[in-house]
Amino acid sequence: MTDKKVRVRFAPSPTGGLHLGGVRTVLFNYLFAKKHNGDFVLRIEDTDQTRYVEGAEQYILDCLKWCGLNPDESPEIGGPYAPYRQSERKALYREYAERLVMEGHAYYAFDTAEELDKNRKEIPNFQYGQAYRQTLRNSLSLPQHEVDELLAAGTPHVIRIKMPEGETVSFNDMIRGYVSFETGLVDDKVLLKADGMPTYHLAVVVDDYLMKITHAFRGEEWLPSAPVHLLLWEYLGWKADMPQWAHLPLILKPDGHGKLSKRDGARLGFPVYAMNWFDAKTGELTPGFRELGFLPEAFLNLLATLGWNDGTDQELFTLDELIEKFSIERVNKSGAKFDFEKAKWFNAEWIKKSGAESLKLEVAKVLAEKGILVEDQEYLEKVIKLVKERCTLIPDFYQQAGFFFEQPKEYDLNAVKPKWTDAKTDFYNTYITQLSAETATDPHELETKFKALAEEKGLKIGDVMLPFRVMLVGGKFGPHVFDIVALLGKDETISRITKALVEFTAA
RNA sequence: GGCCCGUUCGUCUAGGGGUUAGGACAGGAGAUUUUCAUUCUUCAAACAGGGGUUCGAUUCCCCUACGGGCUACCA
Repeated sequence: MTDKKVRVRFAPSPTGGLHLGGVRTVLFNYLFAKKHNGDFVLRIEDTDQTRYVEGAEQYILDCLKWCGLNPDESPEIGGPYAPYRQSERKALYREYAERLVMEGHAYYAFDTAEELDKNRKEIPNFQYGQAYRQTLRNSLSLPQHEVDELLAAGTPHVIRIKMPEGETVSFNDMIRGYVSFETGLVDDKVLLKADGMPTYHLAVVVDDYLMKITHAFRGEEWLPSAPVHLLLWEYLGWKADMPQWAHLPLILKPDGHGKLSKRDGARLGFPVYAMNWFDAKTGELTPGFRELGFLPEAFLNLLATLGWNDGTDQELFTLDELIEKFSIERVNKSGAKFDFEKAKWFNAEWIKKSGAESLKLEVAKVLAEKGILVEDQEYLEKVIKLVKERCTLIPDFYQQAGFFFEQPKEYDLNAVKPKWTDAKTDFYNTYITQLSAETATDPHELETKFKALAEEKGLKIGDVMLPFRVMLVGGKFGPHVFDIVALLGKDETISRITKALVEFTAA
C-alpha cells in the first residue's frame, strides 16, 4: 500500500434493482474508505445502451441514501473527476484503445456477431484468442491495405486486446492472496465495441486510473477477467498506479446452489433487492427489504456479517462500529448462502435496540397505511416502548400496537364464549363501576385491585384475565394486560369492556 | 469441455500443529409468563476423502471428490 489517499468506487450498471450482494459491495467499499479516511466514489457504468433501464440510476442513488452510505463523489453531486457516468465519458476511451492498437497490444476485428456465433456453435471450445485469431477477420490476419480499406469504408469493427502467449499474470488479492493465470488460455476480450462504447474491461481500467482509485472491490465473478485488466494496466503504462484488488465472495442461494438471484427471492419468499423495484417494461414489482419492514441498520448489519466478522462473538454492529472494526483481511474467501431467518433475527434485534424515538416515523407510516392517524406523538412513543420487543418487521407494529389507537373490530370469540358465565358478566359490570371511580394509573395497582375483585367474586384470576385481554385487544396477543389498561386510560377501557360485553353475552 | 476460486454443526461463522473444536440463527426440551413474544437454562449438531510433513494434524503441503464462478460487441 502506498501513502496515497484511499479512494474506492462502487460501479454499478443501471440495469435494474440493486441486489443485496451489490449493497454488500457498497458497504465494504464504504467501510474501507471511511476507515482509512478515504473517498467513496459512485460511478455509473452505463456502457451497454441496450440494457439501460430508465430510473435504475435514481433507484441506486436512493438505495445508498436509505442505507446511509453516501458517496463523496457521484453523478448526482459531482466531484473533481466528473463526469461519473461512463456514457458521458465515451469520447475518452477510444483514444486509449487506439493507443493499444498502435503499440501492438490490441487489434481491429471485423467479424460480425453472427460469424462468431457460428464459430462458437461449430467449433468445440472456440475462443477468440491465439488459436483462432489468424483465421478470423481482423487487423492481425488481414493484409494492411485491406484493413485500411475496411476502416476507411467505415466497416463496423471492435477493438480486441491481443492476449500474449505463454505468460503468467499474477497478483495478490487482498482476500484470496496469490492468484495467477496463463495468458494463452484467456481470450481476446473486446475493449471497444462497434458503437464506440468501451466494454467494462477497458472502462474499468481507464476510469479507475483517471479517478485515482487505490483499492478495487468487486464480486468474485470478476476474477476470471482479472488478467485482462492487469495486462491493460501494464500496457497503458500505469502499472505503478494499479489499485489493489479484492474479490468478494458471492452470496449464494439458501437452498440448492448457485449465486442468489431475484428469482430466488420470488421462489422462496424473501426480498433480494434493497428496495422495491418496479420494472415499467414488464410491470413486474420486485420486493425490497425496506418495504418489507427492515431497518437500514439491520440490513447493513446482516450484510456486513455475511462474509465478514471481527473475530469475536459480537454480531450486532452499528455503522460506526463497523467502520472502526472492519478489515478486508477478515473477509472470508468462500461464498455464503443467504439465510432469511437470520436476516429477520437481525431486524428484530435492531428494533429492540432502537429507541422509540427513532422508530416513531416508520411505525406511524405503517399505522397510517392501515388508516390509523397518530396525533399524540408521546403516546406513540409509549406504545412503541411497550411492544417493540414483540416485533420482527416494522409492519408487525400494526398487529402489536394498532389496538392502542382503535377499538378491536372483531373478537376472538372462540377463546371466550365457550367458557362464559353469568358470573363473569356480573364481574365485569362491577369492575366497570369500580374503574369509573378509579384514580390510580399505575399498572401494578390496577392489577392488584382487579385481582382483589375477582377473588371477592369467587372467580379464578385466569378466568377473567383472558376475556379482559380479548376485550381490549380483540385476541390473544399483546403486552401485559394492565400495561394496556394504563396506557388506554380508564374511560377507553370501560368503553371497550362495555362494547365487548355485548358480543360476549349475545346468544 | 477449458480456466479460476473455494470446502469447520442444517445455515452464518470462530479457531488453529497438542482445544471437552467456541458462538449465533434455525430445531428439540425445560423455566418464567394470565395471551403471545421477550428473557433464561438446556440438548442435539461440524473439521469432505486420501496421501504426505511432524512426536503429533482439523490446522501446513499434494492429490482426489464435491461446490461455485467465468467462458458475450453484459456488467
